[in-house]
Amino acid sequence: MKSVKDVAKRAGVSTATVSRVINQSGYVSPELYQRVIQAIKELGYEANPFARGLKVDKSNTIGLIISTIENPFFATVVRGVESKVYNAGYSLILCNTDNRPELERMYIQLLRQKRVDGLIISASGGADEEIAALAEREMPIVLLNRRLREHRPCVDSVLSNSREGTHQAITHLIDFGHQRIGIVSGPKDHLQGAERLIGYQQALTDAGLPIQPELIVEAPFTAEGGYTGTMALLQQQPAPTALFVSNNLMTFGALQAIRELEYQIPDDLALVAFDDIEWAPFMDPPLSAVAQPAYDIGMTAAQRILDRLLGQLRGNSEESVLATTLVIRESSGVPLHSDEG
Amino acid sequence: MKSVKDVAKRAGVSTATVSRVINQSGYVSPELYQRVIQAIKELGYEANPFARGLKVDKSNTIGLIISTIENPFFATVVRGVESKVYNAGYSLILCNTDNRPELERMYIQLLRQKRVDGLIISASGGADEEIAALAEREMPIVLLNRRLREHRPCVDSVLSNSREGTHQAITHLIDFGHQRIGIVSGPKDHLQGAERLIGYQQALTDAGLPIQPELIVEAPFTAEGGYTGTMALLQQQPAPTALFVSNNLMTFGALQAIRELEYQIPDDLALVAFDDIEWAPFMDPPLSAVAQPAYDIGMTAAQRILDRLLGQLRGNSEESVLATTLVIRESSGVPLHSDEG
DNA sequence: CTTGTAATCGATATCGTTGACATTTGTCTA
DNA sequence: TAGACAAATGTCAACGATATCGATTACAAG
Repeated sequence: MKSVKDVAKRAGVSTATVSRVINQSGYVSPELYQRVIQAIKELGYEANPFARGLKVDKSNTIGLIISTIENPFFATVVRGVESKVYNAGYSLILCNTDNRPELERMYIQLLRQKRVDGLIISASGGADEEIAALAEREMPIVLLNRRLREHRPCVDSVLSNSREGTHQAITHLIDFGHQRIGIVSGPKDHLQGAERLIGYQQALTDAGLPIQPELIVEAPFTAEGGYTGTMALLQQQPAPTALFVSNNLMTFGALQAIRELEYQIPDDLALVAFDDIEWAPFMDPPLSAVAQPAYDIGMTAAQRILDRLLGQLRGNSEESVLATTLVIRESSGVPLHSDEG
Repeated sequence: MKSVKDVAKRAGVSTATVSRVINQSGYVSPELYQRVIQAIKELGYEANPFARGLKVDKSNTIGLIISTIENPFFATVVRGVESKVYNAGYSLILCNTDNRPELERMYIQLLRQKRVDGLIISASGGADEEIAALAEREMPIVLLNRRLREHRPCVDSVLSNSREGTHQAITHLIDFGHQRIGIVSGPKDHLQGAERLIGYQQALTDAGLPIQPELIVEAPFTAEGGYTGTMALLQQQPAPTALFVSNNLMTFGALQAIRELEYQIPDDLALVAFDDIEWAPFMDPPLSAVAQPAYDIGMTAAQRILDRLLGQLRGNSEESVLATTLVIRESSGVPLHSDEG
């Protein structure tokens, strides 16, 4: 491997000059500049990131901790982050927690040791002390679809507007004549779970409909959660005529339950899900869904980190709230007759 | 930040002893060992990866270059790699090429500069010289679902058995009485594309059926490819009674085309796709598919790298071929009457 | 003709770890 | 008891890049 020394010798200058050329720092005459560039090319020199890191204590790397890459939402977020990050000359270390808080903590530690320059994390909430500790050290952090209980400088959030998205979806169902609308809600101690539930409630209230507690079921954001939640909702009398499911994993379970109970969508039950997926148009029936701007979420999260790193952004916690889109397909059915109850 | 020097001072030993303790190398008495451990704990010391890397020229990092993480197959592969890699004390740098060979080349360069210890890559074939160059430097490389034209030491392959998988799928359709079976094939210069086509042909031959060129359409592994390929197949006279689609992205397009032509699956057309996805059971109708062992592919790829790094494996190119699974749902229909043709 | 300032470049210390080598002490064998 | 050898520890020079500092020159302002 070639080093600055080799380049310096070849170009007939000092290592300092070589460094200046590489980093575009300090003064260097056009002539020497050219000689150095030439030498670098001839030798095929490439800077050693270890030596550089040792000196400047930066890795040009950002860490990304994701709960599950297999969730298409996060897969797209990752792609957004990836694209932005590499374009800015950084690279990306990926960690997958499978929603296990202890793994999350472990990864945070690990990434700190690895000296990542910034951290993007879809946090479970079980590692807030670790996150706070990192923020203390002035490491830029972005939380995906969450915020810290107590705001801290250096810790930003990028969220999609779940409340508004759900509000739209429920309003859509109300417009179609539904009055008994069930919701399989996420955990209410989860920000997005809570927000979606609020959106649901507000939509009902705004339409002058009562909030009926028996139509609200709380469940974890998993297929199992969706299954048991849907089962609970559909087996009551009278059953809801429409159903809102709060995330894509839950939707699996919901569809399973609906199938087992032999409901026909949308004839017996209208369905709208949170999270759109590429396959939704081909499902049975094509699924109406609230789409999160996953790619944008990834991009803006990365941008936040970069802004902090370049000093464009400093100080207090910032929050970006991105709009969702309601995609209406067939599962939400058609307007009901007015005698429907 | 604390350094070995601080630890050494605190424990009353030399830095060399500290290093020996950390790396479990050389001799060190139980007593000093304990003192050092204690000092490390008290100071919260963490080794500096830059300094270490500078000295030993290892990053404890492996690179993963993926064509599209949004493809659920690759998402699962990534998870498999991730899990194995971190368990072995390495971390993972992720790159996403979006199938652009120039990006792929760029990333290979970048990861070399970053001094990754190994590389796993779902290669397009457009960067084989770069890969060969890396192999020359004895960097362990694993190719996903591909192999190099000319084998090289250090470059292993992990593949799923596409030929056999397709053979099973086609045989399944033949067993159900189909004789005119169309295939939307991938590019035949792509290993998996070619293998799947061979599996198709062998299955026909093994069943004593003729290979009819007009039932074979070659297309890129994309939704568009699936769409145009399916269109071409279904618009000929007589149309095939069954269709095999060679990957999951293509299946989108195929379903789109089938819908537009108003074919009913499986009544008018039986369908089997390559690549199973989590959503398949909920599609219209539930999709029969050949499932690749994506997680296993990721795990074994990572294991190959680790074996090479630990010196367990050396020398020539090795190949792991993993079995696929045919998952029969509804889209492949039911056995036809014998007068069907 | 000073003198101040910007431009240009090199020598060198430094970052934190490790490994080669040196040193010391203790133990065991011939 | 000498010598050999193993165990245990320390010294110190790398690894490669960069930033600080100092030195030198050029040039413009006074």
